[in-house]
Amino acid sequence: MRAAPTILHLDMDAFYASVEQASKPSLRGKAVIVGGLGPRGVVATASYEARRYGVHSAMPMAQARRLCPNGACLIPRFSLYREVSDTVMGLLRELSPLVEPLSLDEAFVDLEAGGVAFDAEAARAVGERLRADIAAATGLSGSVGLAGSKMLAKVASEEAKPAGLLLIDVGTERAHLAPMSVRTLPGVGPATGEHLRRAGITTVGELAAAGEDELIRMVGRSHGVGLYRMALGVDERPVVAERDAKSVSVEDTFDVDLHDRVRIRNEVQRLADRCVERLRGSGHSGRTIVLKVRRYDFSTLTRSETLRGPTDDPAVVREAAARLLESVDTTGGVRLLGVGVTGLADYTQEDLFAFADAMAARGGGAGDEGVAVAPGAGAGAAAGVRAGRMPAAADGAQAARGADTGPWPGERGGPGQGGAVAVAGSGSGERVGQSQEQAAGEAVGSGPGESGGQGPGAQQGLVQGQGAGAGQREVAGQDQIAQQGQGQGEAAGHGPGDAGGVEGVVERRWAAGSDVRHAVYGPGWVQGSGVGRVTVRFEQPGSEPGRVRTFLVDDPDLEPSDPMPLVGDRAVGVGGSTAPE
DNA sequence: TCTGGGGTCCTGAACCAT
DNA sequence: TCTGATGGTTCAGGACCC
Repeated sequence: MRAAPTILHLDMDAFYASVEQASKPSLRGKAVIVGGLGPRGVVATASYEARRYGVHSAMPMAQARRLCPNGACLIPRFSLYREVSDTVMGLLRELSPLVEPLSLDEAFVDLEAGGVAFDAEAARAVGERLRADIAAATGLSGSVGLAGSKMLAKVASEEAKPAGLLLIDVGTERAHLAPMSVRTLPGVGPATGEHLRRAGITTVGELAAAGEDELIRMVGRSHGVGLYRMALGVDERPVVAERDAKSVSVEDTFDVDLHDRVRIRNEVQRLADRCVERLRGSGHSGRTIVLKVRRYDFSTLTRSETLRGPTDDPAVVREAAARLLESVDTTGGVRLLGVGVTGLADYTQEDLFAFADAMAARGGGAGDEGVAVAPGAGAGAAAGVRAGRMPAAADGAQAARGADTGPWPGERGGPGQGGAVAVAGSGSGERVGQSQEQAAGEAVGSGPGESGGQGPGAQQGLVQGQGAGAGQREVAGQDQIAQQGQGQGEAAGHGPGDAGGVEGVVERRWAAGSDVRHAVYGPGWVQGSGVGRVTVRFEQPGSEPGRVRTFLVDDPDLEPSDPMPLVGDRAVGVGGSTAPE
């Protein structure tokens, strides 16, 4: 525990929903619900307006719609959120080299390490300035917690929500925590909370009073010791700027339970391929293959197999996953399948050495900058190194991801990706990567919904657009999301040879919430679509709420487009109006 | 009309080696 | 040679987080 509250925790307020409100003026002040729109979708984030109706994260979307029938339900646009997140993280890194992102909208910052604050007063000033800078740069609001430890800083930011700042003075931690619910503490979820409640422990104060031995008896050694220390307000964990990934996985929940064993096998193969794609994208190989199956009754089982050595070969992962599937009884139906790889190895290292050697042989300095710039210039060498292990298929994805926003904390992934980018440059398929990443969570489909995108008012149109047609449409969902994120028309792009595909009919589809541009009316976003028509609201960040127009889905003047920056040259005053009240 | 996706960490059982 | 203790690894499942 340090002597001053110089650990800062930033938590953006209702992040996804706030970004949507900032980018869509007509949604400001309205209930916005972001999440999966399929029959089994859940809420990722709800705006504060929607929360007033009882909508919250992890709630089934169907329930959220019942509670808040006028809410605008949108699929997540991760590419945009990531852009905004990068901006925010950039501001944090101006404060300190020790920034520990926890997710797109949350991070710890060690202010002492950055030399910007050594006492409470300075820390508070830094926090206030940060909130203002974030508002100016993104138009969004975030809440700041300041304390002498990570746990307390997080507790503080939670209390400060929305749009506030709370500083917990060093020395007051225990008293501050005592009256709070045990569920406040990280690591105490529904199960542990209930466990403790049955033992008569509901507050942190009671937890501390129970004593370490008692807690160990109740929840096990590791958890018990940790809980007791947290109850006393003791948390010595440092802010860590970089953390290595330990596993990579992909999973899909199906709109309808799968029964057909052949179909299940095909899905596992597809997931294995996607998993390897991600694995390679992160510059890793892995040794243990994990198959996850959630059955019709929601019981979940996993099967794993450890190989002799790490692999990033899709065929190997496919075969292992198929073997694991053989040991699973799927009668009754399967609602979710997942394939993951753990025991990750940093295989980019050998490439790095080989690459450095190649550069040295050419007389190029293999210093930091040389490596970083290498992708183009070093194409030959890099491709040579990689060739054996990286068939072209994955490279497009890697290139896309590399170019996209670089979610892989720069330094380590850099050189490895550089090689991949060089290879990809000669290939095709630049678009795949991002959509695959987004494909998570979209059982959406929102299949050509139903009549009438033209209902009165924004929300209603949205709700209508998505309601219909459960059943047969995981593939459609991916295509929509790919389009939306990338701003390229081609709907047929990458429905990976899949059951129930829509080959042949290339009708353009428009996902609710996605960005478009019309040759005459300019930028806007899709409010709903169905029966061959798409309804677009023409507005952009910083503009007044715009008008709605309806077009044929194949109107040549209408094109998907990239999201507009939230705070651009012309965007003014976005910030003030989007801060959740 | 229940309950996403992508992770991390922990625990306990089984097994094997020393 | 047998037995028990110990420790590492693998595997499965659960809890938790955002």
